[in-house]
Amino acid sequence: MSSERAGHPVTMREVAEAAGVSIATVSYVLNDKRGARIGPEARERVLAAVQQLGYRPNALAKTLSSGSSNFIGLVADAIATTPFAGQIIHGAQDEAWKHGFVLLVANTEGDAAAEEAAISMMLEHKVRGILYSTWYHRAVTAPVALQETEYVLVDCFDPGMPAPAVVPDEVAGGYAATRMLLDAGHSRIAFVNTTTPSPARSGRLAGYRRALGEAGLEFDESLVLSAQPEQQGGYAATDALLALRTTAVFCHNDRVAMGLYDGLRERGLSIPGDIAVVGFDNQEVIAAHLRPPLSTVALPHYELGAAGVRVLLGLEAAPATKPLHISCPPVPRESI
Amino acid sequence: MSSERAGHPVTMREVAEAAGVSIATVSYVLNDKRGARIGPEARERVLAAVQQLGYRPNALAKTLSSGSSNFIGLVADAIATTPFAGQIIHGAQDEAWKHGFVLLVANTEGDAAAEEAAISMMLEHKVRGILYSTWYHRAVTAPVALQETEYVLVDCFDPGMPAPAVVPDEVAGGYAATRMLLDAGHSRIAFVNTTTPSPARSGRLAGYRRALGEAGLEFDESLVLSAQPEQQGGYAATDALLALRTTAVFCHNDRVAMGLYDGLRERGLSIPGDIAVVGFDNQEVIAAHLRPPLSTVALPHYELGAAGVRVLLGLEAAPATKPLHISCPPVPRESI
DNA sequence: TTGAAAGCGCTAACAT
DNA sequence: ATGTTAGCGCTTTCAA
Repeated sequence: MSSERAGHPVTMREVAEAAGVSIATVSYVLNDKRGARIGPEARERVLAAVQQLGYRPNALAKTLSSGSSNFIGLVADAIATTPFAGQIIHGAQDEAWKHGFVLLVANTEGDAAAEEAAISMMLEHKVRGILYSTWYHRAVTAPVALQETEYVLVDCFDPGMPAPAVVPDEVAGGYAATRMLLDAGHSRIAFVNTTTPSPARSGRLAGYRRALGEAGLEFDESLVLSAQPEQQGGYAATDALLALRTTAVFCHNDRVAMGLYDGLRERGLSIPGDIAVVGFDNQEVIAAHLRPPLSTVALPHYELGAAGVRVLLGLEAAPATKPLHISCPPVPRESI
Repeated sequence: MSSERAGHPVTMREVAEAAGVSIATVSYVLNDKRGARIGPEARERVLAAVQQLGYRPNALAKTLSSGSSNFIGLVADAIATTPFAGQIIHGAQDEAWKHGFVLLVANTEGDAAAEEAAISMMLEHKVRGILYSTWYHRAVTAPVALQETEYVLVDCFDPGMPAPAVVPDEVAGGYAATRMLLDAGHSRIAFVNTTTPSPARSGRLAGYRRALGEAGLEFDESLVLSAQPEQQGGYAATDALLALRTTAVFCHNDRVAMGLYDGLRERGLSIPGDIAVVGFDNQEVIAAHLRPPLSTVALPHYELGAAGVRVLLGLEAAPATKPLHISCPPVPRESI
């Protein structure tokens, strides 16, 4: 096992020489090529030489020669801004790996020029396809350069383009959240939605309404509040919420719930005793560690990344006209 | 601009033909090769053809031919477990990109076999080097396969190997945290450290002691508590802390501080009125949004990733025998 | 069962 | 100033 840390790496030709066979033979045994039966002795000599020399095939040469690379590109608009983004990289990486692919990652901070550059770079590396992802579910207009290869939108969709996309099922998520409250016996449920227009805002609301409807409850618009989608927003919404005299509240996300926890506590109210609360996102650091731990609905970022890869590789079909919806599973904890 | 979404991509040869020059000429103008002066007309024809045909150089062929790739591998033990990991990917990616390199990412969940596989794959792609990173500062023993290329340890170090490493400066961080409290006039400061032995545990303690010492305060061992490094730990430590009758407390991390906030609040105490608290990590979702916002010290994950790349590329020297320490800047907010 | 040889798309001498 | 050509390490016909 030398593998030549110093000189150039061991090549196939050297292995061939060492094994006393032709380089074609080496290629055959290494790739288990059927069609070409190799004598057991030759095969063994090759394997021995490979071992001996610490040979590493050159994936780049292989790609060049065979014509198909094993790269999958992932361009993200913000792998840092949120803890979530990491999960989609993770899911994509795992799934890609599982199928023999390698992830090329690029961060763009949403900058158009950076996006162009990232996509170019990926195209130049002859990626098998590109995952274009955003850190929160939204509409985007896919960079034109994407057209030069296969691609799928992850956690976003392009209204003007029938491109494969994978997004969380906000409606089902909102439904699940409301359902948890309903199942616990609540019938007067407030919804602190976000002020920001988005698929999350409308989808979760739709789910909330549907759950209410199914339960035979009438939708009461006055029970829907708006708040900045952060702790501060939840905190600020406390009084308005209490004025509604509901026994439960569904918060647009975990951060809002966290703020609300503070507001409620300050007023001496207890959760879930005085009011039950459920969040959305399942942001680990928060949800699992609030007092009491927050019941919520998970945003399936890992699955989004994984499904994106599957769709890209044609392993899973995405509906032709609309995005593939990934479900948001409820995560019951102690706030209900 | 055809770029042949269907047929094979446009090659350099085609550009050459279209421009009526040799392929070498194309290569020259595309790479701005000095040494070979190209006539302005020829250059222009080439550029036009490139534009026309939508030519994309094949980075793989380029690498194969030129002998040096522009890949940098990043193997992480857990890009998902913590919000932090994303930051080191981000920092590494930005810095790599800045120098014309591309990040190959692999997640291993700490599994040795997966690590081997990931490193192999990177070696086979002829990466320029590998960043081996962990999601929390700790000692590791670097996989042997790393020896086959250049590498730097990020957020970890190998006690048995003089390998370049980049880690956060825990001592200076502990010092900075304590210093914030001291500067605010406190002289009796508790430290809720973690129960888990680690560079963070000993380093932050050392920093705490040093700050105290410099301030002419005597180190009082009884002021150092131990808690599980999470919300629950901080919450559970409340009574023990109060028994110490200190006016300030330095928590091992933000999560502990978050738990402590709950404990304190339950007992009707106010922050910073009754007791000032500072955390560590600067975990955004928590620190910035607690009530009051938590003063803390930042764990420089982005910088760790970026510095790792710089060291790998030889742009920044790491001390020969010990890890390069990246500073942990204080982030004052309202809890003091 | 194996080897020879022609590329894959590009770079870099070396010619001209 | 520009063209020829020999590789880079590997895959893959086509022969033997």
